[in-house]
Amino acid sequence: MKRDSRLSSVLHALLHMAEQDGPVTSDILAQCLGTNPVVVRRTMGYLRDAGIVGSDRGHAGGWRIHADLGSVTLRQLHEALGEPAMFAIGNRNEMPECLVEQSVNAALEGAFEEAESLLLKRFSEITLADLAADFARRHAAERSRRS
Amino acid sequence: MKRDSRLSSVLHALLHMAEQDGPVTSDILAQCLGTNPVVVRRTMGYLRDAGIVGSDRGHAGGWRIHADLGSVTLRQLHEALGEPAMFAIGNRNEMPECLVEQSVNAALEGAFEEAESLLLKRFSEITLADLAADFARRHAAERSRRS
DNA sequence: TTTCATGTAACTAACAATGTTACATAACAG
DNA sequence: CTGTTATGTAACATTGTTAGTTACATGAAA
Repeated sequence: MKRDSRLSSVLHALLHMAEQDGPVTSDILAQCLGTNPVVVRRTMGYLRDAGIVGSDRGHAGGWRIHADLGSVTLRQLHEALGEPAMFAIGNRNEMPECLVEQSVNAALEGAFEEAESLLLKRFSEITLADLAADFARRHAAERSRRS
Repeated sequence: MKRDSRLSSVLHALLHMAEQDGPVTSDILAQCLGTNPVVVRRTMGYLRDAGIVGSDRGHAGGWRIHADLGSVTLRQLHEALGEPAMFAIGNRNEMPECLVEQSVNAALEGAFEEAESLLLKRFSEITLADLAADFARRHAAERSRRS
C-alpha cells in the first residue's frame, strides 16, 4: 500500500526551517526533501491554513514558523493535514447488514480504535522542540564520531 | 487510501463456514462477501498454506476449517496473510542520511511500533470462537427484536 | 518593470488492492 | 470413461490514492 508521508515531510521541513534564521523557500525545502517545490507548497499549505506557518511571496519570501517549537505537537500537525486515515487495514464493508460481518467489524474496530487512541496520545506528547533536541543530540554525536 | 480488507474478508468467510456443517464453496463465500470466487480462492489460499483451512475439489468440495475455533486468533490470521503493513502513514524515506530526517523517523517509528504492538496483542487475544459468540448474541437479539 | 517567490489547477506517473477472464487440474457420480 | 463440479492459478483490467510535473496567475520587492 502506498503510505501517506506528509506528516513525515512537514516535520522534516519544519526542522530544517527551525535551523534557519530567515524564511526558507519551497525550492530549498524541496531539495531537502528530495521532491518538487509544488509538492512542498501543497503540503505546507495545510499548515499555513492551520496558522502553524506563514508564507511570503516575492524577494526574501518563503516559509516561516509562526509558533513556538515547544507548543507544536505531532497531533496538531496530523490534524492540520486533515487527520488522514492511520490504518492500511480496514473493514471490507462499513455498515453491513450481515450480522456475521457486523461482529467482525466490531472486533476489528475495537482494536483499531484503541491503537489509534494510543497513537494520538503519543502524538500529542511530542513537540517540534523534542525533535529539534533529538536532532541536536545526533548532530553532536556525529561531530564527536568524526573527530 | 485503499485499505487492505483481507483480514476482514477471511473472518467473514470463516464465520460463515463455522455456521455450516459441510464444506462451503468459493461461489457461496463470494456471494456472502459480495465478491468473486477467484478472489475468495486467492485470499483463502493464504489460510490453507497456513494450515488453518483445507480445500477439496470436485463434487461436495469446498472450504473447511481445519482448526478449533477457539484456537485461531486474529493474529494468526494476520500472520497467515503475510503480516501486511498496518499503517497508512509512514516515513517519507527509510534509512535517510539527513540527520534531521533520522530524528523525524525515530519519533514516528517509536509511536507506530508501540501502536502496532498493542494491535498485535489485541489480535492475539481474540479468537474465532469469540467472534462466533458475539454473532450468536447479535442473532438472538435480532430474533427477540422481531418478535 | 523585472525578478523572485507563492497559489493553484490540471495532468501524469506509479503503485497496490480488488475484480475479471480464461483455462488447467482434480475428484467423483453415473 | 466421461461429464459435472469444484479448486488452482496466470494474466489482465479496474479502481483509487499518493506523489510528481507542467503551466500559468498573482503578489512583493529590488
